[in-house]
Amino acid sequence: MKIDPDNKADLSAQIAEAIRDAIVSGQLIVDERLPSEAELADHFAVSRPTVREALKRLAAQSLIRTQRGAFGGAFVNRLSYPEAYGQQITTATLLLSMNAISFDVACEARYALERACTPLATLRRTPDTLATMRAEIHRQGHPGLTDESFCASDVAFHRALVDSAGNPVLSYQLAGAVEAMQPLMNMITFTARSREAIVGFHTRIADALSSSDAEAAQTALTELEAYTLTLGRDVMAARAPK
Amino acid sequence: MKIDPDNKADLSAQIAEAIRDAIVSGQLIVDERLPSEAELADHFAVSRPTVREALKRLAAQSLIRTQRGAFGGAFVNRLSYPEAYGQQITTATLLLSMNAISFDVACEARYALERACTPLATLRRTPDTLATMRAEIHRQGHPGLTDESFCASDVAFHRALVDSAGNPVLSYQLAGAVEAMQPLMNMITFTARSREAIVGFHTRIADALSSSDAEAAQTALTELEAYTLTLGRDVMAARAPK
DNA sequence: TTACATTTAAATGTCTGACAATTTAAACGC
DNA sequence: GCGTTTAAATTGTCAGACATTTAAATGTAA
Repeated sequence: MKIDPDNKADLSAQIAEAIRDAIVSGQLIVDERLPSEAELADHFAVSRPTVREALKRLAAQSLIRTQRGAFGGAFVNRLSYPEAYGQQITTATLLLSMNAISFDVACEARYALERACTPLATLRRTPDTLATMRAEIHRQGHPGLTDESFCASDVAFHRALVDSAGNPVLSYQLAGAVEAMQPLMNMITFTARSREAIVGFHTRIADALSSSDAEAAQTALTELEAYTLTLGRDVMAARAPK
Repeated sequence: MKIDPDNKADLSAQIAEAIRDAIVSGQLIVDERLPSEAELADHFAVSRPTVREALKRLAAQSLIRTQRGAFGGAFVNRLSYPEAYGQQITTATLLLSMNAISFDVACEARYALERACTPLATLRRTPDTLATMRAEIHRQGHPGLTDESFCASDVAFHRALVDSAGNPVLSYQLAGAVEAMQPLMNMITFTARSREAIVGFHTRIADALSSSDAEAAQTALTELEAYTLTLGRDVMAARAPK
């Protein structure tokens, strides 16, 4: 069931992989209890610290959870949407920050994905998601808002747009793309004029969703993308020349 | 720089979080060497096994890599696209398999995301990606292909389609969506007739990309989605009635 | 002087054994 | 029968030791 050849990789990595395979292949099902650390150590013929390192690796990926005490132990964890969101966001954020992704590329990806949602969103938008979008638009019009708060509200607006599509898999996928952009967006200084323009686009998008006009929503999103791109390029241009 | 309050969570989890925060906030930059395990243990006032568990957690997320020997240690890892792909795929696969995502929802998300790529793909498709798509189409026509191989070729075709968009962030995002569908697709039995139909759709998509006809590509994708949906529903209907 | 072999030191990987903390189930007493 | 106590099982943490690996420092010979 779980064996362990004598290759040269870390034992804890090998053991973690063996258990991970057992989980993804369905040999271990959700909420099933793994053998105790002592039993695993015996099974794999290693020491308990080595087993523990393997289990911590799995815990870091939310594949298992541990419980102390009698009849405690490590249990196969049901990967919930919030956990998956979280991993998705941290991975996407690191990928962008560590690989010198240009503003243009990130922006293009984000809006392409959002446009993928709009046809569904026009069909399925609920009063709830529309209200969220309207509320964020209203907040964005407040003059005293810091740039960072404006950005956060922008993210909230776009997440509501994505959630409007009513498809949890899409929401999960796009959470990373939208949130990972935030550090890049935070570098932008939003003038009163640019804020006004963005609020205008947001209003058009919300109106289009209200009236189930998919084409208008697409157009507004595309124009917002172009506008965001000019804002970003201005920032990059101002930072680059040294 | 990294402190540690006296709350009740696992020490190794707290330490891992402290180091992770230092990485994402930029205090620790790519390829920078972390203090040795002994130094970290001293700094956080814990034992070395506890530090090691924390480091293994970070290693499981590809945030650090370790190197043995003198002048070895733990280094901040540049999260590469392949690593990010891998995490994305395992997370998406688990999310789908553990949360009873219906075939319909997964299928809808996948094709919505692929449609997001087509406008860009018609602009940027290269001879290389087109050749890959044609090659996979040709393979799919081979009669001796097992269902599983047919599925794998299907995934390869769609990955080539996504890669045609020439946006690494999009490719990364969609890798999970496309690959995670594979276990669901593997449950489908592809008859000669359904294979012929799918090859027809694929050919239309490749042709549309060749001639830079975005609208035709979108239409073909939408029809392929509808067709895949009927195939999937037949399988589900055949499995459900007990 | 240069090239190669050897030594050495620093670091991670692993083991052993122990104790602390926590939690549940069973035993006990009323 | 019910509340309390005890016991057992399990994870969390620690200390110290040894093995292994790696690269720099050192020594040696051509």
